[in-house]
Amino acid sequence: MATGRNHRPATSRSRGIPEATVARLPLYLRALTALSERSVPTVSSEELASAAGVNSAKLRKDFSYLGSYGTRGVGYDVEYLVYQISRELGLTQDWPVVIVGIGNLGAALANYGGFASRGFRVAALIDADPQLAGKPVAGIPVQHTDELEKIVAENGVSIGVIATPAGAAQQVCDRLVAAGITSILNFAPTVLSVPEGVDVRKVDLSIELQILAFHEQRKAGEEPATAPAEVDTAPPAAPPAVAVTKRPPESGPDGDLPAVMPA
Amino acid sequence: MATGRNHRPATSRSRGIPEATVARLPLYLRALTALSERSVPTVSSEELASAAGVNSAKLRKDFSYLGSYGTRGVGYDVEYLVYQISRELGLTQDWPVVIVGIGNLGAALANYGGFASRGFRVAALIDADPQLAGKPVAGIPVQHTDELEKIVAENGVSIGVIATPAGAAQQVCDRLVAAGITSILNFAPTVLSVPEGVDVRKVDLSIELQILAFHEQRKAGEEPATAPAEVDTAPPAAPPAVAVTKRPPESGPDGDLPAVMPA
DNA sequence: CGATGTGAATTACTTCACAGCC
DNA sequence: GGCTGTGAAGTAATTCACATCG
Repeated sequence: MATGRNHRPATSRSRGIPEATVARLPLYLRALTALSERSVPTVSSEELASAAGVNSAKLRKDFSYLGSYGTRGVGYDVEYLVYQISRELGLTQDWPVVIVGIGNLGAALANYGGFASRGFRVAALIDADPQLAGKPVAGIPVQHTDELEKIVAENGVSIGVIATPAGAAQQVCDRLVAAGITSILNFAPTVLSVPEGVDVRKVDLSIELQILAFHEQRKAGEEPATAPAEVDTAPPAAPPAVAVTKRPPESGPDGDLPAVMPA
Repeated sequence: MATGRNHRPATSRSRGIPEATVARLPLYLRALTALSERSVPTVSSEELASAAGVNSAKLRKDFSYLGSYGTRGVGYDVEYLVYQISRELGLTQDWPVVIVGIGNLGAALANYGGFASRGFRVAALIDADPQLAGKPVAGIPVQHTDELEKIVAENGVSIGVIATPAGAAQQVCDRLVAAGITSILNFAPTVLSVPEGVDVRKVDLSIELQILAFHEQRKAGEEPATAPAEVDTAPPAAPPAVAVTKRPPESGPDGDLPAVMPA
């Protein structure tokens, strides 16, 4: 999972609920909603935990931070729990969202079904390309970046999604923040710097793959499983030696870095 | 960020490097590569940490798990560190990857620049829609799901990306695993169950937004900032009361759940 | 002197195990 | 009897602070 935070020192959980617990609430909510749709009235911590992919002790501990919503000897009332978690997550409100950067990814996000439900509403799509302006994506007309501030203000938007190329991300971020946005979901492969009080979460495909590669590499040593093709890589001439000696720009063992998003 | 794991009990770090550290290595690598491109020869823990968005103590501790690659009084040799981290992450190998589910999102992923670099190579695009078969996306012809096993075997693929609708994800996952894949990056909003030894990481847009909403809700109480539109939500009639009493299916405070991906 | 590398202290998170209540 | 709720124990991650060395 790729994520990022930005809070008061990390301690001082926003009202006693640990970050790790908050991150799991949406998981529980999804599992509960599925049960709700099947009209299942109650569920035990064991069952729900299994559906959410965690262990039951963790789930019970998580719920204990919200309050005592279960019934001993029985389990949890599905509908009631759905409501309590929704409320805790702030999903009983309407959250207008703007997506900036309507390339491949931005379009995918705009079309994402999970967006519409659960209180999130795509209030506007924004792109710097004048060619796109006016064209509808997922039924919503794309607007030009010039309108950004106006759009945010008029719709009372407080959550922004950045799906631009890496190069444009910080600039877009600054404008979003200046316009009043206080939560950002960033898909561009860059570290965004934001003022105190603004939350940033990051989703980074490349990072996730690299983490998988790390573990995959370990496995290779153990089992003679599907072995990836070896590739020649000149071990770089440099031990942590003389240091300040600037080596010629024939560049290290790697070629380029990505950094550019689909846009 | 949305992520997921699947390992030996969580303890037993794969050779001494903590999970949390592994998750940050790609961040360092990106920052270092940017420095490398600007031909910066050395960097201090302070500078690099700032570029990667972490604090310097954490960065030094992280690097200490890899070895002593710095020079006291000076800092780290950029090129050398790029190589060491790349090697540690397994990026000096070639990793063929298949993407299953070429909808909006799958296409965005196929076009993602960050894929091609850093050792990841899109070996194939796979979709269940016969209409798509043969059509090129990002220059790569889409192949039909029937070919899945053959493609994985012939290309020695060990990493699979699932970008299908939620309903198809588990089934696709099972086939990938049966075909020999041992690492999965899952974009579908479902909990995948996999056998021991298979790694799953999850990227879930909806979850990230919900976490943002949680924190956003907190802020609203403090500063009179951009307030989201209140929406009427009938507080559910049920206290954690009688429990087993199945309430009428007039459903809870929420309408539907998403669960369906762009496809 | 200046910046790394790292034990020790702190804080966060998870898991255990069982008392308490329906 | 069965399952929740939670202190206590255990484990992981972060931060501190300083000895160490180029």
